[in-house]
Amino acid sequence: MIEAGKPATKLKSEALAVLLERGLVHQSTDLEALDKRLNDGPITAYAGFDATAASLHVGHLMPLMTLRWLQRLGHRPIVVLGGGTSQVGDPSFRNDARPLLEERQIAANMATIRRSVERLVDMDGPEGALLVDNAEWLNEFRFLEFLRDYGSQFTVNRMMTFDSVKSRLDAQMPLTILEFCYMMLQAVDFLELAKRHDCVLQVGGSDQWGNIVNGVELGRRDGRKLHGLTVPLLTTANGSKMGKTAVGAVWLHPEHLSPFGFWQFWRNTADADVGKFLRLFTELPMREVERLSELQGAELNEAKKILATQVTAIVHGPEEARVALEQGDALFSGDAELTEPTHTMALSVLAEGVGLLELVVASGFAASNGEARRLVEGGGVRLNNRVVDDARRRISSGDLGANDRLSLSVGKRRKALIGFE
RNA sequence: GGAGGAGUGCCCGAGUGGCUAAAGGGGACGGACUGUAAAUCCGUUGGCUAUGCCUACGUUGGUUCGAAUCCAACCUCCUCCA
Repeated sequence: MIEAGKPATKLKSEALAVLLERGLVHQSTDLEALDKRLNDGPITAYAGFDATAASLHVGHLMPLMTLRWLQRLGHRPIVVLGGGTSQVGDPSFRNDARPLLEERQIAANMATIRRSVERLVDMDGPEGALLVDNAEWLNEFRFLEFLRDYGSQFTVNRMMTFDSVKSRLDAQMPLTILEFCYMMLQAVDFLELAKRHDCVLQVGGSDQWGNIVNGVELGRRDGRKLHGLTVPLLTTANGSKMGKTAVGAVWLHPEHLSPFGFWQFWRNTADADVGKFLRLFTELPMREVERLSELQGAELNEAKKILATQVTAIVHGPEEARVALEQGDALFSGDAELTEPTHTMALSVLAEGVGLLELVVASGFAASNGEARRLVEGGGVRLNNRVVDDARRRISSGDLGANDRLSLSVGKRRKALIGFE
């Protein structure tokens, strides 16, 4: 196993050296061979994303950043959308089955995911990255044909030894054939990409190790040398899994989390994580990363702003990042307000009045009315910069501030500007 | 195959018939302090069309005016014996 972030002097390839230095490498199926292959010339590498949720979140950023670096260094990325595999559901390290998704839902999720992916990896031009849907081939298989061609290449004995399913089996929880076959499907994906596009590397989260190894082995039986690379599981300095906030995951898609909310997430990074995050999620030169990481005390706040602005620029675009930075500066330096609405509601609802709690929930600051009520009663909710602690408070047109807008904040850091039209 | 122990909220864990939406701790969120950090202190921590209703103590059924608590069956985990 490789220790993340340690510059490896023995490596020949620039790509692997960069990935290691950035802390994006956890495990590799054959590091030396991969290094040689990367050094011999451009390769094609892929990462797959199932459409299990409506948007990707920060956890998906690491494999995407890996592809981005590879592309920048002359290699070609492929992003696989799991239109086929999402119909099955990856059982890896889960103790219960995922709810089966409707095809319509999968299609909708894929469209959203696709948009985020396109920002991170350059799809344009003949040299651009490829975006493919594994339903393209998985949907075409006939059952017996599949069993004969691929089922014969896998033994149940070996499949049962993978850690990803072991805990489920040990706990005597049901693991259906459907789920059990997931790793075969992902292995077939890899082989299919190798055949179609000469793809030789799969990148994934560390929980994907078993699935990736299966693909590499399937390739070997077909006479191909394939490689697997996993990124580390990201934890914060507090030891918790990163990317969860009060009201859910940190989504990459602007409809699920506004660019400003996204920027805020990164701005609120704990001191101890700043250096690590700058390495992993920005493309600043290492010298700059090191300089920023060494800042002390309140000066580190500048590094956090740079971190937030850089990541936001990559995920949402430079313009959105600039706006978020300005908003952040304005909001926290004095009594300035958000300038652009983060939410909009129909003006007509004000005629009857909207409940404050309803508004807090609609802004995404609380998951239920009850939670909103507690926030209000705890004195954490401000309306037009005044604390409101009456949970029954109703909002009508008389409460609107300048430009018919309403500023709402929860805690010190979460703010919304609601426009009415 | 036999004997015993266990399964509680996001997690750990107390609770052996009504005072239990369930002690305590962790985590999370809000407040104070600060640097939109950490540490510390205080508060909150199932849902709802809300002086009430619904859901929840492995599963299903039963006893009872009333069950996390008693009974039965089942499922799972642990220990000891064979």
